[in-house]
Amino acid sequence: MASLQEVARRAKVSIATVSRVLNKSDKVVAGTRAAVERALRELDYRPSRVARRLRKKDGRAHLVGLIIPDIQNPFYAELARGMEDAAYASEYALLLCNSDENIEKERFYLGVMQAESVDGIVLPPLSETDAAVEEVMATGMPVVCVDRSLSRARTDLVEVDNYRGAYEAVTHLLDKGHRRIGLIEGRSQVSTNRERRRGYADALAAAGLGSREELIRAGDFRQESGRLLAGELLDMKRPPTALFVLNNLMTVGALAAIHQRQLRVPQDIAVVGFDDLPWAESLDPPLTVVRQPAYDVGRQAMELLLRRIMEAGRPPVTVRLLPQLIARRST
Amino acid sequence: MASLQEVARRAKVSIATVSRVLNKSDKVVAGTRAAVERALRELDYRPSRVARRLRKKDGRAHLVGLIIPDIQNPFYAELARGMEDAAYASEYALLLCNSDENIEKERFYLGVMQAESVDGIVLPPLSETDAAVEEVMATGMPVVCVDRSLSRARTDLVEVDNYRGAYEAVTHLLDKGHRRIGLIEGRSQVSTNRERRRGYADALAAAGLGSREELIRAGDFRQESGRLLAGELLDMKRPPTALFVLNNLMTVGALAAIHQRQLRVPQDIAVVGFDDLPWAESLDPPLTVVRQPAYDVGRQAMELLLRRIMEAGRPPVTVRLLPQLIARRST
DNA sequence: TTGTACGCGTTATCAC
DNA sequence: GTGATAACGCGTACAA
Repeated sequence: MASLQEVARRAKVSIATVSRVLNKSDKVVAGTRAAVERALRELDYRPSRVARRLRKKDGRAHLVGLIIPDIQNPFYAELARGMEDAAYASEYALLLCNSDENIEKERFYLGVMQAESVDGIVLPPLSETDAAVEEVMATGMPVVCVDRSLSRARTDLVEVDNYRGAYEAVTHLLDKGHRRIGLIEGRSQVSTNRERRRGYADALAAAGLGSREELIRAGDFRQESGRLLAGELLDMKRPPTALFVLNNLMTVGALAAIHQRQLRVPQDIAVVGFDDLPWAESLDPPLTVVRQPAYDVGRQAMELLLRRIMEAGRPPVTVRLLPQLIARRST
Repeated sequence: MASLQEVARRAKVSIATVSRVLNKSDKVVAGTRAAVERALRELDYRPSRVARRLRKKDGRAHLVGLIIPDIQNPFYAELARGMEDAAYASEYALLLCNSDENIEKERFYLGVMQAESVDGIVLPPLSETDAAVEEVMATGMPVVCVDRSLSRARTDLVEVDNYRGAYEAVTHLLDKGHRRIGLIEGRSQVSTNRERRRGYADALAAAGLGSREELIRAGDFRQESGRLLAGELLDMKRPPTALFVLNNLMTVGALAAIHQRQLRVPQDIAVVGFDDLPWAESLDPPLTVVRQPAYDVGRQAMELLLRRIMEAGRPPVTVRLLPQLIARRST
């Protein structure tokens, strides 16, 4: 790898001049510029991002961090994809990490990102009071939250109207005549989960129904917990006639529990899941879902982050995107 | 962020001593060591990975790059997850990028990785003669190939026995009585695709059948091309009675084309796909697939890379993992 | 317009 | 044992 030194030697100028040519500083006469550019080309010079980052404190590392719970979750994969595309468009690279909803892993990766001097970080906080994230923010690191919010700290935030999505899903179920609607929720520390649950409760209340604790089960957003909890609900003496499941993986798990019991959907049990899946159309039956615009969430979060990197003082904004109920054949 | 300087000042020693304490060099007496450690703690010192990387040429960046075609493809998501877990176990971070099967994007990201001085790179090459990758290897950068191989260059490689997987899938179809077996393949420049196609042809030949060109369609590994090409095959005057689809996304697409035409699976048309899906069980019908151990591919590739980083001279090895035919109800 | 020299935070090589 | 000090590759004030 050729360094500035070598280029300068070859072009018979100083490293400062080479640097000026590279940084488009116009204080260099055409002749020398040409010579430098030739040397640059001949040696196939590529600046070291590492050295550059060490020198400049302000944000031009062209590197941003993303911490997500699980890249195998299609929702986060789509979100990451949106981030990636937006980052690539601005020639930023992405340091991507899985937190696994695990505070230790999150802490480790936040440390790595600080030590790497990334320009900024995007993440869905693990809980509304995520101390690790707040500490990082205290150092002045630009942080944008996606999907989930923080209660104490004010950050840029791109979220989906979870309350409304849930409200519409449950209303849809009520319209179909269901009165006993089971709920499978995830971790109650996360803001999205609570919003969705609130939408569920309010939709029931608006129909003159109370939410009944025995129809509610709390899991951890994973497929296996969806399977287990749906099983519990289905095996009740008086099972619900419909299931509302608060994320994609748990919905797939619930479907497995249903198939295992040879139940028909939607005749025996109707199902609505939060989050769409690329193959929801080909599931048995095609699944009714609340679709979140995950790609756009990611894209806009990245754009917000890049703007904040340029303009640190700007007051934080919240972008709220709309989810969409897609009625297929499971309801 | 506290630097070595500040720690040294606080502990009333030189930066060299602090550095020795950090790097577990035992040439430091207990008393000073304690003082330094206290200063370290009080200032919450964290070394700058950037400065460290600039100084040390040999592999302790604790950063590796991964370039994959598409993080939204469950196969690559699982592979990335395996890599991530193995990397995390050794406290390495991952620079993750999507190439989109696009040589320009791959080239851009390879450049970023070199400029970041990553310790090594893992990727499935875009083609068997991927010049961009070969150039990077020429600089001495450790490279491990996954999934796909390179024809000219010798690298560590973790792959799956694609030939055998395809052979078994087609044999399974033959056993079920099928004689007209359609093939939907991907890009023929990639080694895995060619191996799978060879397995298809050989299995047919072993049964005394030739592979018939009119039953073969070439796509690009994407869902949409699976849908289109399956449509073409299904709309033939004399359509095939079974479909073998060479990757997961195209299989989902093919399923959509089948459902759109109201055909029954497997009565009207049987389907086997390459690559398992976490929800294959819940598809309509549960899908018969050739399962690749993607997580293990990723994990082993990362382990190979980390070993190569430590021991550059080691002769390249090839690890070949076995795929597994999982017969569900689509055949 | 161009060159010299310093600093960014480390690691490593010398002296002492 | 410990402390100066020279790199690493780059950007930039300042001098020429």
